[in-house]
Amino acid sequence: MIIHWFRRDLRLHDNPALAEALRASDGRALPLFILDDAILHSRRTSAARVCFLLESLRALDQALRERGSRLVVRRGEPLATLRRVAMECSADGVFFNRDDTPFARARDERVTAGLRQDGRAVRSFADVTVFEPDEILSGAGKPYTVYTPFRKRWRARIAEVGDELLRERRLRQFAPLPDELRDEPIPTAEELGVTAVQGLPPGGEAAGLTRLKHFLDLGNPDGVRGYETQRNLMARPATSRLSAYLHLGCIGTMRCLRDAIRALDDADANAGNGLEAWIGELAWRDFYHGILYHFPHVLRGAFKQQYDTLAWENDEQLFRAWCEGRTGYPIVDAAMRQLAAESWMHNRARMIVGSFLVKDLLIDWRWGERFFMQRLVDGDHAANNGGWQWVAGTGTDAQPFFRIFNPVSQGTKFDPHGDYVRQYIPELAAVPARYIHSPWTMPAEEQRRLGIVIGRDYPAPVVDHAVQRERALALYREGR
DNA sequence: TGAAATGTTGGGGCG
DNA sequence: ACGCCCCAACATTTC
Repeated sequence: MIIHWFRRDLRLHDNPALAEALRASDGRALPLFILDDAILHSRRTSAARVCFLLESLRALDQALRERGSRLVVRRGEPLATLRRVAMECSADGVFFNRDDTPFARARDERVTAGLRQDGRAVRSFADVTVFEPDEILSGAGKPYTVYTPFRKRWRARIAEVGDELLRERRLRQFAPLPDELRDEPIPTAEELGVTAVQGLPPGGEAAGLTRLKHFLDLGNPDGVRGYETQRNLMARPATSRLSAYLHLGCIGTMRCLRDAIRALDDADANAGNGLEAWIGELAWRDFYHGILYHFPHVLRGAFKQQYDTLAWENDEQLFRAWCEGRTGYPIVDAAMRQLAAESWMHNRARMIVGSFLVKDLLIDWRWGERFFMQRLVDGDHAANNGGWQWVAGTGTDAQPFFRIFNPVSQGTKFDPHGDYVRQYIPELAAVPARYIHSPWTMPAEEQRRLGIVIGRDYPAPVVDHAVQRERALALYREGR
């Protein structure tokens, strides 16, 4: 018997460690998931991710039952739990897919050492990213710290490795589990002390694959065909919406890449550009995972450490206004309310609210980073940290600090009719497009006529962008 | 995966 | 017909 320890690979297909566990044990693999309180109740966990996880576990269990097995779920400290389960089923070994985040690496080293002491075999496999952090290095043998050259090397390597990399693994049959193994139901969110969250995407592998197929369908106008030109339009459903599935491995990264590369064969110019743009997003994912692996200090502070001394103002009241979507800047508030309603935010909107928090409210980017982790259904330490350092200008490949988004012009550019704003801020529904991103410029008479008086029905701007822009520039100049 | 300030150019109105 | 000015449109520089 070999235990397959599921972590962020909650799927049966294209699962390297699971496939190998089944092969090596002739089907006698025990699928195990451990609910670890250190993760469930960390300050960087969201109730949304826990709920999505639980639904994905139920889906995984269902899929396993259809194959004559089931998912064993235990709650506890990982090493102690693995030891107990290994004892119960006399396991020869434990297989799992690697997770390169610092917390997971420390845990896995501890677990591996402990299990090997007990005489169990432990094997781990590459899975979360297309390439592991040490596979893509510059000519000097160092990790890339700028995205564009990284992507070039990464993309070229896909072409080099080609078919071998993209080969699909076939799933073998499962043998039934031993009867004496305890069969406990998967707990509910309430049982874990977590508030149930509404409005999440459906969890699990089947739901993820459906979404992937729909996105990569070249006949779908909202899919990858229009991705390059439309993905920044926040009111349009033009993004893949696969992040939550990718984060927990409900679908495999390699599966996404493989399907996208195959679709290139049938793609015309538009579709091809969309596919390459999306493949580039998978490269971003690998890039930020690599950064976190090679430079774990980014979780504590700036990648460029000279930016650790910036004198943030950290006004708690302004932070609360940002969190609750009442800054008076419609595009910012709409985005924050989307986050509250869906535990998800459009990528362009993440950049806008990030820039606003850091450069208009002069608040430490780590406050925003943590808040995102506490709300997002797809919150990923590597990608979230990379994104925040990017907007704050403190990171790798960062925009220079003086690139400051103007929330009004970003709104005009990427939500030209104001549909996104109106969807999430219903009190602005009647505001005409020309004022929708700067409602405070509406003449008082117009405000009265429409029944939307700024300061009464919708907040006046909490700060003046033009003023704060200058203050941010000064803050960065002095901080360096 | 910026925005704002500043510089340049060229068409058209006008005396 | 010409010079002058205005200003939109575009380009470049600066933060």
